Amino acid sequence: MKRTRNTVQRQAVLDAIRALDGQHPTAAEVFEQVCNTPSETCPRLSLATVYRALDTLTAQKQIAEIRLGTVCRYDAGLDLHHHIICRQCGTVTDVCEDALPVTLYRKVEKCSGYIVADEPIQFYGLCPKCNKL
Amino acid sequence: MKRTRNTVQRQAVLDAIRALDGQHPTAAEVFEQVCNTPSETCPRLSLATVYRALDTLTAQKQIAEIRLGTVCRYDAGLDLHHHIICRQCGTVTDVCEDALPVTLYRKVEKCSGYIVADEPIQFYGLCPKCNKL
DNA sequence: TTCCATGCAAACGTTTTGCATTTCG
DNA sequence: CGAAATGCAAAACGTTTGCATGGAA
Repeated sequence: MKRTRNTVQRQAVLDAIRALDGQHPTAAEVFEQVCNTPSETCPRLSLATVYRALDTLTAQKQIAEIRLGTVCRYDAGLDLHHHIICRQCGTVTDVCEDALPVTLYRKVEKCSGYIVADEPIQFYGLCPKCNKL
Repeated sequence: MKRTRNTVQRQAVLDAIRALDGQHPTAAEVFEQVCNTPSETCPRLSLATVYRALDTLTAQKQIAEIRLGTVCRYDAGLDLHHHIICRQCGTVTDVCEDALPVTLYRKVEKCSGYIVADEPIQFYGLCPKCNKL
């Protein structure tokens, strides 16, 4: 693990993700959140810095990355849980983990040849809001 | 459903996806496949046309779209099955459906409030090839 | 003093769009 | 003929990178 330095920018990014807990923000949303906090700690923050901070924090396991193909969202929750993504609006919602049989991973590993350990599962569906439209 | 016309380009795209069955090609890979077929039916095919053909075929349910965030891959198989995606190389592999308890969808629907009917599940893991590296 | 981190701008890969032209029905 | 589809180029989008500068340890 490479040694890192503490910076106001990275701390602000971490704070922002925690402030947005449960919302699984994108990099752009984290950027917005930092810029809109009253205490202007990062007057000149750049999006590139946000991306780099997110990478570092993920590598340090201080946050979790939710990969949606090439697009990423981020999660302040570090316990293993799963996600369901709305096909329509892209919202990511946590799935309570007790809904999933423990043996499922082993079954999937056996029939795919992949190693699935500790990787969150992604469900797709229609969120309540989009379902009403 | 909007009425569509038959064109050599769209047919070539459909043929290409079927030829690549099991490989879950991207739009670019479909494009390559069409351009490299011996029978040069589409001398001047453009990527934009491939994207439009893929959209149309998906709307007609002649193929299935595998959404990976903003990136898409396409599937000639129309039966309900799930996918596992390699964290490392992005390869998409089918998961045999009998590995998944039927009640799982109902459980996930209940605890998330989403409608999950007929939506493929995405697992993430390490594929056998990347696991050996 | 070192070298990691930053800001900026430019580059990147994938997908979408505008528009004139072609072609199916 | 009219509507849909095409090819091309440019734009859009999220993300990454090169580089000179700044700042933590």
